[in-house]
Amino acid sequence: MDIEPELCRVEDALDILVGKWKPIILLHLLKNGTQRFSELKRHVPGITQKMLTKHLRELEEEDVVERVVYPQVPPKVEYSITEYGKSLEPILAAMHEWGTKHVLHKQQKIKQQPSS
Amino acid sequence: MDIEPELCRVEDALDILVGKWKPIILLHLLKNGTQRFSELKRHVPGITQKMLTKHLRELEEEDVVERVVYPQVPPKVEYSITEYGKSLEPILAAMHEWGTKHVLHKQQKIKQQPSS
DNA sequence: TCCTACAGTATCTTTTTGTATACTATATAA
DNA sequence: TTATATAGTATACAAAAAGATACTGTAGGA
Repeated sequence: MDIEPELCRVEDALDILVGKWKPIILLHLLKNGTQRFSELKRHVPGITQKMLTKHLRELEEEDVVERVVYPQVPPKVEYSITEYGKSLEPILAAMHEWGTKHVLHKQQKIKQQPSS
Repeated sequence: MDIEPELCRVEDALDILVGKWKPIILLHLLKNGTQRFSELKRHVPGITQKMLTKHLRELEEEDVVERVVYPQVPPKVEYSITEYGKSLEPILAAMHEWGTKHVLHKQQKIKQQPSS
């Protein structure tokens, strides 16, 4: 690797990705395209409206997600990944791939230490 | 991309990488190899002993970092990346690369909105 | 007339994360 | 004798993140 720890920009990516619900929100938008607020809420079980709003606002602030409001009643708001946001895909893919192996690693660890 | 959000393992990677000082600790160990506690402390400016200890313990718990204690006085404890830990490199590299571009993106954004 | 869907806010509490500071033991050096 | 380096621990505190719950306005349907 060729990252000078002093010039490390890993944090910049983490700043955007970190948040209990952000990865799954991004994955949904990447996979399913444009989604309404309520669709996201349904697809992310357990999330509260407050958290969904907060994380979407933060992702929007970073130009990773776009928010389009339709002046209707009842309201309609659509969220989608921006072109810039799509550049996060390789990171998410790398993390997912690693995570998949990590599950196996943890299972092996438990087998090796059955008495705890 | 081919990640089913329902089977998403991105969080597994984030769990390990998230923490104010974890990426820089990992980068130091990856780049400089085995390091003593005090060396790490010197190379990570601003970190307190408690945080360094805590993060190292968590990384050790995940088998990403190895801790070797020499029975000496004054104490000597060495930390190094495990083989398993090295598998995190592509993720860190992807994030660093993205972060480097992100800096430029932010600069362009500021240029476009000079009045705020 | 009351209820529901929609996309949120507002307020409060809990949990997690990080900071600050003082303290430990002991071999060695000045 | 006193100070220093080492690798921590203990305690208190502050800040950030997340959760729980109640509330808003309004068109359309039963």
